[in-house]
Amino acid sequence: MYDRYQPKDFENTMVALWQDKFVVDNNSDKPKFVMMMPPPNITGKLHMGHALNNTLQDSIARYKRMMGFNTLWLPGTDHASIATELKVVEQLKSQGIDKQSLGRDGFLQKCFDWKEQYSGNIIEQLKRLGCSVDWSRLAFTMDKNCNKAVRTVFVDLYNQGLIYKGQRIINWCVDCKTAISDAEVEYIENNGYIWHIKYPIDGGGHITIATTRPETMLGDTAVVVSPNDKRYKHLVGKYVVLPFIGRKIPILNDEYVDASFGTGAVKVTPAHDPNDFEIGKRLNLNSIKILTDDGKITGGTPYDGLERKSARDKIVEDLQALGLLDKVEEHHNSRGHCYRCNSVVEPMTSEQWFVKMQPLAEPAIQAVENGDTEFVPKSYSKIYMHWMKNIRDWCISRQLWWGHRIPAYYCNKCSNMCVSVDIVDKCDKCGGKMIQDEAVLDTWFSSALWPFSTLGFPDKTRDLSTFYPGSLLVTAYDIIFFWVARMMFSGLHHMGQVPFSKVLIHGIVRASDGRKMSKSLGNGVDPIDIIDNYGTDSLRFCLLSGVALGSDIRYSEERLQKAQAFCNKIYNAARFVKHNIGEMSIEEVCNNVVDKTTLTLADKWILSKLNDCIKSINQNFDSYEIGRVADTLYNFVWDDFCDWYIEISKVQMNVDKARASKVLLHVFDNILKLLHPIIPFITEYCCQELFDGKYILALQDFPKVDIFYNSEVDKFEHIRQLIVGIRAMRADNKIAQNIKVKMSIYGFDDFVRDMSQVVPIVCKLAMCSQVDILDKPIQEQKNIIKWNWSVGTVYMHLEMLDQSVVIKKLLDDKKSAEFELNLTKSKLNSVGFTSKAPQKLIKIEEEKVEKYTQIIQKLQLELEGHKIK
RNA sequence: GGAAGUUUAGCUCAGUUGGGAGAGCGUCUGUCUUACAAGCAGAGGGUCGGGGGUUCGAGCCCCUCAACUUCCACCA
Repeated sequence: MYDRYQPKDFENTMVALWQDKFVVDNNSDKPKFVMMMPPPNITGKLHMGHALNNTLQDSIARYKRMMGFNTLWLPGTDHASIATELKVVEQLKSQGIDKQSLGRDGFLQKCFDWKEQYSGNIIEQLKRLGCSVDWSRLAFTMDKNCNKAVRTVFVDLYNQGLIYKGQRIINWCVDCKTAISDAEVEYIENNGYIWHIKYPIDGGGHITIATTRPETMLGDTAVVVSPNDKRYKHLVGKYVVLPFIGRKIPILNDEYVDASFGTGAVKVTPAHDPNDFEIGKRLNLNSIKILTDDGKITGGTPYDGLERKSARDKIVEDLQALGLLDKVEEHHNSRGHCYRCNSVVEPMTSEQWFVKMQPLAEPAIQAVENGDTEFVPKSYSKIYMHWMKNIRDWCISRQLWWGHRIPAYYCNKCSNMCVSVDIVDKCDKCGGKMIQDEAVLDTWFSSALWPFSTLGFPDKTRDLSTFYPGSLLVTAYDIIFFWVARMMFSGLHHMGQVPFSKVLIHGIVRASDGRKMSKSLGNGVDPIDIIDNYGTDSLRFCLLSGVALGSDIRYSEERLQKAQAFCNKIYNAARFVKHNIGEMSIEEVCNNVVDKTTLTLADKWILSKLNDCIKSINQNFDSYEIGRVADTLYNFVWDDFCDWYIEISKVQMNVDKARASKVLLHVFDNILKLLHPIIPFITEYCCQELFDGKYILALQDFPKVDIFYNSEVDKFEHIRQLIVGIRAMRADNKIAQNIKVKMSIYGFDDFVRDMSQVVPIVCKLAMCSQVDILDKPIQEQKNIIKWNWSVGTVYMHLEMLDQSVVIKKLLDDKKSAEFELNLTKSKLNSVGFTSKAPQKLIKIEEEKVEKYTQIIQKLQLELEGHKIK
């Protein structure tokens, strides 16, 4: 092993070592544990969110595997229809190529080329993160089988009346030139304006309406007012003549209108506003589309061909010129933006495909209500429920090329339309040529099938029957709607069972300033850069130790350094262990058996501590509190093992090296296993080094709780107290670390008389030249400092001693003991406490009174002794 | 408009059934004690956002106020 911890030296070797080790058998009789990896988009590279998500999953997968579960963690990537198409178009653009000029097939070929490259990158990055997945089952949302699953599901839902095609108002992105679903719209607050426009009334006068989108007036087909609004009662039934286009539209009543807002009169544009669309349906209004798919005005108006923003400016200008602009007010509102390209989304009517959600949502709500699927932490089930209960039909068609093409076919001669899993060429009615629907499906349509399409669905495969339903889904809270909800109803509907029994929700990784990492802010941190600089284990430990259920974590360089220091600590502990087992043969090392009859006090203490640690880790892994797993290990390894046990073992090596090194190896071996799920690389590397490549740590059993040596733990805690006490005495008296002191101890009972075994340990850890065990207390005061240990009196012998320092210390000690005594007494004097507090607590308080009274007496005696001299 | 979360040491955060507040970093002191100076030993530092309540006892439970954050809905 090298002198320093340099992860680059071995991390890639470990990746190669693990390569094919996590392929899972679908014929095993072990209990199963199944997780589907949320497939990263093939749009680029992994970000910190992926790093957190996959590190969490990996630690759980490794733990479950070591706990004896037949663990399938299935990896994959997502074709990310709209996002990838945008990227490819952009790439082509930079090469001077237009998407249309390539034609559909040519463009798709470019997309598949892109997929090859980026999917490969992502897989490499997942490997570097240490993901212990089954690479033999690697999936892609657009591979053959997933496509077959998509077609099957689409046809089934269509035949069940749960998919329909219809003219509805949808969100249209004029830049992506496609419909998008409600979930894909992000509302962003902005300071805009509200224009008050006078609409001339046929027959004289005018009515003023208020709007934030004046250009939509070209598509108005009515003006509505509240039926309770007296101001406009006389106008209802009359007609307004739309400026510029001269269309006559009625003034009508509708309950929707809030008389107190704006002018109380609302222009109605059914083709370009969801509320107006509803009003239009109620009042049987015409719907006039005034925008083209790329956001230009159309419909035979004077503004045809103008882009929407310039059309608005021109219309406002023209209204002003005509004296029809009453006023303009600043107005705070929010507008929908495309979550992919960020341009303002236009609501417009369009013929699209929809999934009827109500019937599908019902079982998905029940499944969470009755606990078939459980959210961790529970609070996230509320968000899920709220969305599911207020769900609207899902617009699933996208006017893109990259994606699953909708399996609907239209005859080019007659009006025949059919939906089919297999390609349909010929019209069965007129024999004409059938042409497939041009649109593709929303990415999430195929993602929704991920828990079973990856296992062979719709075919009844062995994998599907073995591994469905899954055990756990790990994902960030930001895709509960997009993905978790849709997997839930899809799994229930198509497989009859929930896709996973638990959903572990985690937060997002924020930048060091607490803001979201984003491209526009340029505050993103690339996990691969961190791996290059610090190593994967440091990144993993940093992320996991910061995880609290469901909450965000903040990236900080400091914490990364803390994680790196921890890895370094482990690395050096391994070097120490390796050095000390140098005389053992490799057979002895691999078959290391600890003789329990020869264990020392310290051995029994560390083994008991190890037990505590195992217990705590099991509990915290089972409740997915991975942050606590990391913290527990950090404290156990650094404090108990490194700072105490390794130092002690140096002394024990002098007594019986063969024996001491065996116990040391045993404990460290267990530590490596406990740490492995969290930081797999360094632990696997240490295992390879120590056991000469005989084992693969990732495939070993997780440590089990063994014998607790309770009384030895108590005894050792006294020794620890003693060492800490002596160190404090030294510090109080400003004795430098490199100066050894002479100590003697008078004990109250056999414990101290029997402690000769640990004297060398105390000498080493408390830097003493000698420690004498006395059979009676020392009365002499000169050049001696006393300390009241729980089981005796400890004396430190000094060459010279400043009496004033000693007296000050005694006074300070007395003062603090008196403070404690008073506090305790006042507690016991309270009737409420003694009558209502549990007996156990009262006893503790009573013992305290006794303890502090004694201490004060002793200190008083000593003080008097000093003052006499 | 509706909902959720956060507020604890200078900084970043733990604190699991209510029983005398913790870690890491930073600061100060001492130390290169041969696994580790990316270390070791010690010290200092907090009226747990404000107010009220329940309780013998509240960082933890209830009410209220404030600040910040997020999600959902969205009025032309």
